[in-house]
Amino acid sequence: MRVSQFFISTLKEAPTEAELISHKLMLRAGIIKRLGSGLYTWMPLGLRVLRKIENIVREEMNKSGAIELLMPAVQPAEIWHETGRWEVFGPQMLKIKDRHEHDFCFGPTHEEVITDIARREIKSYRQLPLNFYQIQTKFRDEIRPRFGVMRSREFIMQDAYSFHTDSTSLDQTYQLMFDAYNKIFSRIGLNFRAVSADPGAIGGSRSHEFHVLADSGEDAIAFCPDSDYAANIELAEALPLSKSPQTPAPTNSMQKIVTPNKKTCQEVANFLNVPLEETVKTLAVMANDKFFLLLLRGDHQLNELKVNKIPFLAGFQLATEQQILEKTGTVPGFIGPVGLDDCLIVDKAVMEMKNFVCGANEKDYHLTNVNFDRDIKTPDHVLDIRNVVSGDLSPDGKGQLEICRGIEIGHIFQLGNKYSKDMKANYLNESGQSKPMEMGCYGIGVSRIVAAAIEQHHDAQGIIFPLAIAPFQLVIVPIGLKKNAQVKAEVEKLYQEFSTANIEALLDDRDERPGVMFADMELIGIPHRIVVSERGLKAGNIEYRGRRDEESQAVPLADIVTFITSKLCTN
RNA sequence: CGGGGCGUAGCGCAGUUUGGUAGCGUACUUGCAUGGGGUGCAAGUGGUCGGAGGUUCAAAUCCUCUCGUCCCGACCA
Repeated sequence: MRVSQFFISTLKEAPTEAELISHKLMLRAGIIKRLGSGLYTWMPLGLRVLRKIENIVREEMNKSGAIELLMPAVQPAEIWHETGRWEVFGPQMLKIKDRHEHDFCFGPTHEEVITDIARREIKSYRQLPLNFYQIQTKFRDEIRPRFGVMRSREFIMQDAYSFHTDSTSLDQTYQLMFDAYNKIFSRIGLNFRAVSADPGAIGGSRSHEFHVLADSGEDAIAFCPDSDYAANIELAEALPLSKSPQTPAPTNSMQKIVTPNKKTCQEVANFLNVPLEETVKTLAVMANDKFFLLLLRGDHQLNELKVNKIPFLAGFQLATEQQILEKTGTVPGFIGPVGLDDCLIVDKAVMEMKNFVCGANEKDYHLTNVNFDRDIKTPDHVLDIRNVVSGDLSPDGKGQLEICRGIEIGHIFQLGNKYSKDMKANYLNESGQSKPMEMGCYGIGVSRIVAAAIEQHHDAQGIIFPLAIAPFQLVIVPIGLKKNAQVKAEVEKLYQEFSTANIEALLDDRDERPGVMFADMELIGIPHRIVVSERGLKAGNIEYRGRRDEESQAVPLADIVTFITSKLCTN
């Protein structure tokens, strides 16, 4: 491709709207243009990257035995009523009406559509298992779109849905998809990790997320450096702090201390000059019209997901100030467990504390040297209700956890038979009985991968695309193209030779100064560059430089095509 | 939805406090020079100052409403 016949539009300065490095670079490189909040045009350069990713996904999905189809982006409300998700999905779903006032949505996902296909087409166990996939534009009306295509409203996703007679078959396909996804992300050139995840609103049992590791990621991941354990922090189990936990015996007597206006654990710890880990925070919640106090160590964070999984706390909400006053006689900031033994839910880590500080249930007072068994009755409910922190014991018993951040680029689920039951997607088994199909679903955020890859691969000059998804593999920068007939002749010849060798070369034939061409090509992240100049040709050389290289190297003109070909193979 | 910020040329910004009819850098156009890291000089093009209403002799500037957008929070396959 000649630059003069393509479309490149770069910016020296990034628009203020961009915060994230990948977002800035995508705008500066002219990969995307914003049309509205969470809505982006993929410019020609960006589309080439997107297509490369799609093709890798397509190849690996096909290899795994999945079959491609394409479902409508707009879906009728009826099928969503069948699963109850017309209401459940909430405002994230963009609902629209046609001219007859009939309800539709712009598909945020396609379980309903594919299950409708399955119930119409699949009648017999002999047709199973089947795995359908598509690469499609979806729309989710995010509360707050941000970071460009990282969290946009319209986005491109590969979604696959598998159908099975039983969970053994589902397990097999789940494993195939797990392997295929690993293959895909490796081929793209991402530094990623598969982590155990919560199945979330979509329902189901087993689930893994695939995360690109990046400090800017929106998700926190707990992993064990000494094993392959990795889980979303929402899911990671917090073990007791020590391997044989016990409640220590008190050594000091309880005291009531005046702590004027000190409401948070941090404020109290500073005021009393004690470590934050020796304070206990008390959260008042209501669940099923009953009042509970959740106790956590001062430096720990509540994990709402874990609390919601406790049957009698499901659907809990923070208590109002009115309710707190009624039950404890005080205001938030000074609540404590002493004297309220009956409604305590205690995190495991708290049970290993002694002589701790907590609210006194009286405004502007806290208690110090509080201890279980003596000041508080041994609680009935000691549970895991906190987020793990760096240094916690790994649930697989193989070391300590560390926390890192990740960008979710893929997610695989076992759905079971929720959708097949709701929508009566049944098949006849060997004995002629009608059974609901077992289902799995598997998704990759195709457009998000572009941002994630850039987040992981860039430098001060701009993007460094992994070869597999680069818009072009090579750029030819001529110096003196208009002035020097020999340069022009060699450049044209090389351009033809690369084309014949199936190398995707971009020829920068603009009448620009070398510095401009270098800067642009580095910004848009072309992995390999050759420079053709009068100076080089006199010595019989072409200059080569990889995007990550510190310096250029001279390559004999006669060898350059072979040289580049080998570069493309080894990378 | 709650809190905060910002809307002035394609992009980055000044001008708003104290009203007087719009400016800088860059990009773009033209010419000359230059030709290995965003080159130099010169001359140009481009803005109903987000929109509507109001105050005033006069509004980018003051007032009211409105729209858009970004950040923080709650949400999320």
